[in-house]
Amino acid sequence: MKKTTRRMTKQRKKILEVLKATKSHPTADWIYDQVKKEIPNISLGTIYRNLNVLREMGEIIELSYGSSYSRFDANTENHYHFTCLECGLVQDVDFEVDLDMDKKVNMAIEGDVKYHRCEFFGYCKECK
Amino acid sequence: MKKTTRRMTKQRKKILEVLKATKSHPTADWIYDQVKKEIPNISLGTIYRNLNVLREMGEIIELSYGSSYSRFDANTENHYHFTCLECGLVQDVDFEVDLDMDKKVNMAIEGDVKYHRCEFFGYCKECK
DNA sequence: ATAGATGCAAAGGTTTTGCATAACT
DNA sequence: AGTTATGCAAAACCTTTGCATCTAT
Repeated sequence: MKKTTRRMTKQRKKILEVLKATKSHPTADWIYDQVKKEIPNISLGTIYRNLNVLREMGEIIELSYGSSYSRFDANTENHYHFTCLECGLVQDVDFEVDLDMDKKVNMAIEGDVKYHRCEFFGYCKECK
Repeated sequence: MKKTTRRMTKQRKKILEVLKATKSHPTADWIYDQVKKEIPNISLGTIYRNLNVLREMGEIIELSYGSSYSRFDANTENHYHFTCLECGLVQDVDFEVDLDMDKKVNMAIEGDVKYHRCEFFGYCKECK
């Protein structure tokens, strides 16, 4: 078991800085553009590598389903899902959708909330 | 304004059939493999085209964030997001995370729920 | 008959990776 | 010195698209 020590390079530092300074939940590409203003020759690969490292370090979170491709569902009723962090199994949660939350969020953002999705993560019956 | 009439081809029919017969929330690729058993020369492109059509028809839903690339957030505290269906803006929802839901889901799936994510969708203040 | 769908293959867009070089500690 | 990170470019991966042909209505 080898322990890897993380270095806080100027690239990594700047990426984290940019991310901490915004509330816009940016994409890797947007971060790339921002960081390039100060480190013009940084490469996109470095951005991605660092975003992954920072996530592993627990400094940032990634907003996406674990998997990189879409999943489809013929059950169009709004319902919640549970995804196993170990085996990747996705299962329906037999659980009433809380429509009240939409109203609350509506008030908070002053917009027009249509629906919401909830995804639960953890370990399934078999994997835990 | 031209109205397009959808045809129920054997490919489209089979894809929907496969999707309705499973609870596994499959990927396009998995569906491709299944359908190929009965329509061996079907192409992946047809799978994707039909999944998009079926979604537009409201027959199925797609489980993913609208955008195809990941977004990152330096706020690692669990919190909810609201995404505008019109302009794509993603904003934090200032709203308490309901930890009780984790417990309820825990009982339902008999697993070990670690956390959950909620995403609200609708139209933002500016776009509504 | 004709608009809509398919198969094939090529292209697109996002993310990862191999390799030689550079930079921390 | 030795390990970790970078830049560049190529590759990988998932999804979309152009085009000629076919098919459902």
